[in-house]
Amino acid sequence: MASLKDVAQRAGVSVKTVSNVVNGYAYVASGTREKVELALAELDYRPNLSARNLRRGRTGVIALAVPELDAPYFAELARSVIKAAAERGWMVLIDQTDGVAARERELLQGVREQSVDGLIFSPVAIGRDDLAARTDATPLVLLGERVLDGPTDHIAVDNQSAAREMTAHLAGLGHTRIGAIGAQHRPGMGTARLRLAGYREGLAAAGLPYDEELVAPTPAYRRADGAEAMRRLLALPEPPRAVFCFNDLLALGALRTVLSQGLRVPEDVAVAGFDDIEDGRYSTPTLTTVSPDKDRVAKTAVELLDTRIDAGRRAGRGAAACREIEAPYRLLVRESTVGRAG
Amino acid sequence: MASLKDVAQRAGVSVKTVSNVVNGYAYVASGTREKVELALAELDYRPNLSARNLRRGRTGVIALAVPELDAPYFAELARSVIKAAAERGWMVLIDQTDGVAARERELLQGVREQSVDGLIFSPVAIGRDDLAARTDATPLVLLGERVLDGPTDHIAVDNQSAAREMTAHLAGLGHTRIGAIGAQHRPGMGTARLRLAGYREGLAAAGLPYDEELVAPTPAYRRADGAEAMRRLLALPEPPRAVFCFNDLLALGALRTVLSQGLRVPEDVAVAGFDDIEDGRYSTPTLTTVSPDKDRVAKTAVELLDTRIDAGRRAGRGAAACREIEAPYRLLVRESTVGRAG
DNA sequence: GTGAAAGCGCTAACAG
DNA sequence: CTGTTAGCGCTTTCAC
Repeated sequence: MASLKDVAQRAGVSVKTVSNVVNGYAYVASGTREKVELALAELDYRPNLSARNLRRGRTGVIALAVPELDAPYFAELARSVIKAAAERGWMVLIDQTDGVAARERELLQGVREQSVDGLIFSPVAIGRDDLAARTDATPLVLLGERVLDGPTDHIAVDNQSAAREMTAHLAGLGHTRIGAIGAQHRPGMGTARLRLAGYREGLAAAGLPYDEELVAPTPAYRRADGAEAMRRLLALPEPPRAVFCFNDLLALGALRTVLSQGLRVPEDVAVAGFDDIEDGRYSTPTLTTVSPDKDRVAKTAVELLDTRIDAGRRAGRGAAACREIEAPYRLLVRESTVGRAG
Repeated sequence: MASLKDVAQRAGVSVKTVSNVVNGYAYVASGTREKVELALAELDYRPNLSARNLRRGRTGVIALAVPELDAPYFAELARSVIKAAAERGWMVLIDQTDGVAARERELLQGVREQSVDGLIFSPVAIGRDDLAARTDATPLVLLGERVLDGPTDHIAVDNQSAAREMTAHLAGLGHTRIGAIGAQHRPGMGTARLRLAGYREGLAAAGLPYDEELVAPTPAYRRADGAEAMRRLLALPEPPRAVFCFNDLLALGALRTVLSQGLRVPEDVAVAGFDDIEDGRYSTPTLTTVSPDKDRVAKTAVELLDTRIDAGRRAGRGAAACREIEAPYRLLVRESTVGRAG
């Protein structure tokens, strides 16, 4: 593998000149440039990134940390993040936390500090205090969880208002017994808390009582959890006629339970989700859901990180103010709440 | 950020000694070791990975290149690969090719050479010649595509025999008009070719004629493509009563089309897929499919890469023989071909 | 057992 | 415009 020195020797110039050409420095005599470019090509020169990184103090890599890549929401998000990062010349390293608090904490404490220039992180198990106790100085952008007063950039949809709107949609269809699937008892999980709060607001706005019996907590957010929770709700003496699931996977699991019991959706039970994953656009019936603008979230996250990395490089430290950005969302009404007609 | 030198100064020893301690070198006097460990802790020392990488000539990172991360099969695979890699102390960088030949070729030509120690690659658009023309020496493991005589490690299920078995399953149910969705005209895509070959073998074994009319090519392998292809098949004068889709996403799309035309699955049309993605376990009806052992594929891929990287480090070059490994698969018969009873 | 010193390949002052 | 040179932080002979 040819080094700068080899190329310099071959072209009969100094290392610096080769470096200048490689890095597109403007003031190089065109004759010299040609010579160098020839040598570069002949030797098939490729810069040693470890050396460059060592010298420049950067890595060209950002990390994306999510609970699990095989949850469609995160897969879709990761796709967009990788794309947005590539457009800015970054490579993306993926970390999976499995929603385990210890692993999430490790990230905050800098396991990746030496390997990446920045971190985009979608936490589920940690809280505000963990964030405050952070020692690592790597630029960080949080996704999805609104950590108030947090000293951190973050971007998310307004979970609470989206949940409220969805509940209002169900109430608007005439439903009076509206269940919820996906409440979480464990700490952290701000998202679940916000969606639950929105659900309660939506009920209140429609003049409906909040009935704890209709709220099914789940251990996680996978299809199996939704299926199981729905079984519990259907076993009630007076089951709900509509359910708002806190994500689409739960909703798809719930859907499966309802249908496999010989009931119809939405005629017997209406089902709504959250995330707008592609599955829900092809399920039968198609799934009513909240659609966050994932491309926007991803793009903004990368931009925020870019800005912050730049700031860190420029100023000494802690310069740029933290930005909290709200991503847009839409309510997508599909068959699972209004049937074929709608 | 503290460097080895800082730690050495503080502990009153040489840089070498600190390095010895950090790297777990055995012959260090216990008193010295304690002093050093104290200094290490006090300064919160963390090795600079760029420097270490430069010196050691490795990065601790492997790349996983897939067409798109939001296709559930690849998301599930990526999850397993990242997990297996983490167990061996590797970080994983993800590249998305979108199935674009130029991007796939770039990878083969070493865009990531300087950034990773090895590459696990699931190609769709390139062929044997591209592989042969490879200049980059980075250890490589191919996934899913059987490139005969290729000078490359690879791991895959036996696509052809799996496809044959699935077709036999459909024929065994008494179907005589069995369609196929997902044939590909473009070069590369060995997987599609193999599955198509298996389908033909399955028909032949059942004494059924091969009818080109029943084979629907698709531009890609997403739900929308399956839905569209199914519409074409259903529009035939004599539509198939069973279809084998070359992956689960196509099958889910096809399912949607069939159901939305008021037909029943499997009574009117039986539908089978390939990949065993989680969606198919919760769709209504649940999806009959070929289930490759993805964990096994991922784990083996990482092992193969590990071995090859080691070999490259040890021997000068081209030492270890190439290994072609066949991953196990199972036929999962579910509702979409045999109904509730099965 | 430990230290001194060279050098991985690159960039960036600083000269000229 | 181009060359010389000093490190970035680490590992690793080679002495002692």
